[in-house]
Amino acid sequence: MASNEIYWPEELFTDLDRTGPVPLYFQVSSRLEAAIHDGVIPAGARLENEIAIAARLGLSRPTIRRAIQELVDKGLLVRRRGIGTQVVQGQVTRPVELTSLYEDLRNSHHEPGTRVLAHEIVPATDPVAEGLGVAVGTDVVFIRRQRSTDGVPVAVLENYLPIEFSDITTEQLQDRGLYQILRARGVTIQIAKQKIGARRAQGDEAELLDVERGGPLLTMERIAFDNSGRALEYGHHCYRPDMYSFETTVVAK
Amino acid sequence: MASNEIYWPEELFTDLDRTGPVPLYFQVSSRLEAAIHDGVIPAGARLENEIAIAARLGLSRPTIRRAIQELVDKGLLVRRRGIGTQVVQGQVTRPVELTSLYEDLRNSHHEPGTRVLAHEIVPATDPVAEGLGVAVGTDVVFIRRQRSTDGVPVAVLENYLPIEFSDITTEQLQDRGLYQILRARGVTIQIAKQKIGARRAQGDEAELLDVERGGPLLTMERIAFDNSGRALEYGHHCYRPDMYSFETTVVAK
DNA sequence: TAGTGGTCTAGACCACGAG
DNA sequence: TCGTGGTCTAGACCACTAA
Repeated sequence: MASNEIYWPEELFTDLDRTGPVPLYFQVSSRLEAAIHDGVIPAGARLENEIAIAARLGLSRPTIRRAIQELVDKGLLVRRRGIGTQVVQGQVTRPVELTSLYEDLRNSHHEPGTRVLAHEIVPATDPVAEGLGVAVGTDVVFIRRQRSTDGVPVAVLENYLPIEFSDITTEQLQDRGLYQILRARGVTIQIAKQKIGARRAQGDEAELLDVERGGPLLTMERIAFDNSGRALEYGHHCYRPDMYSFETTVVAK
Repeated sequence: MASNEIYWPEELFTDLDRTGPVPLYFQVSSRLEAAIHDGVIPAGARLENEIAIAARLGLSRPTIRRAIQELVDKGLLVRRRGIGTQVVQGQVTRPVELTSLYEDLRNSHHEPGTRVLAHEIVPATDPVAEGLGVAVGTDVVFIRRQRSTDGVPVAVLENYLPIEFSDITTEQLQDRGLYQILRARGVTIQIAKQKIGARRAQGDEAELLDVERGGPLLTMERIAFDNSGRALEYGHHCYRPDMYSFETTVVAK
């Protein structure tokens, strides 16, 4: 079968940059990923063995292994001892990444819109205090936004931030995603813990999302931490289930 | 601050087994993980640097790095260049893994129950055929189960399998999780693509899950592949949102 | 300046799967 | 039996961070 042949588009790897800041394993894995996405390497195709690839590219085997491992973790390749490495069959979906809804929408070529519904300083209630790791009653920044794509409302986003972010302006929130604003301040989000569930639309949510009163909503609760482990954001989001869903690729260990 | 001290409970690593089949990096990472879970190494604590750990344990630095990386990927540790490695602050949640609902419930010390609602051979409809990668109309195995925990209904599970699994018996389905049955047949699931959403309860779902008619349900669609990339299972599941939610830990790249 | 993690090399031996 | 990926070693140099 043609799809079981060994594929290795060596021309993709002729100009690796050993001097720049981009790691070699990343250069290899990203080009390999692009080749798989574009069908240059078809689904089911076998790759050469790791030692041969390393020799061809003039790299060491650990470097090649790391490049391949990146794509295994993404669910694009499968390795089997004694057999070799194969491109996974079946369509490829983008895995869930640590991005904001705003960026998700932009990346899928839709025009995101934001309406700021609330932007104020409030005392932390019980769940908020626990999420952010502050005392109950501590002042925190509360933001409530309505997010739409191509003019259709998609989500109601409620976020709580530590008081040090009180200088974020409503105008910034109107124009950009929250994570984008935080990154511009030099804040990097490293880890997020998310909980995805469902419930009925409550209060003004039905109106804001243009769904029936009491209709089903997809919900996500999230706590985001910076690289020192401090909680930076506690969020509770509601999504219109006909406009949004979460996709993940899970790889067995 | 005490939580910024360097912690290294060396006694945990005195009896590493270099002869058995368990990789050294796994022995190190699993003991480290247990120590963090048990609070032996508190949240916010710093670890020694990689070279020193390697010297202490008589292992090479790449082996230690791999052990640490495992826990970074799980969201338990954070590494910063020029700084060191720290235990993440905040509570720890179990990340989503490639397990069946049955195993999830068992692991959380509840008694899962299964009622087989349907178990028959049917022709593949359009979405099923696409999911399993077979022609429309091909015979496939259809299973519909009601899953409960401690006597309370939690989910309605609809699964489609290739016809080669037609010899699975209803009794097996009653007693065990589907993935458990597949593993016992030597079938290993390597990758799954999941889509999580929400919708209203339809048909008999409200009755089966003991929720209001038209009430919100959490849904998951899943296609599971074996290590050769062949689709083994297409499933569509509905969960009672007050009984079940999906938790994930997302780590920035 | 000193210390940390990030990357990379060039080997080695082993376990698994197929023929 | 042979080829494959899985693991492990003992070094090396670099980039980033803090003092």
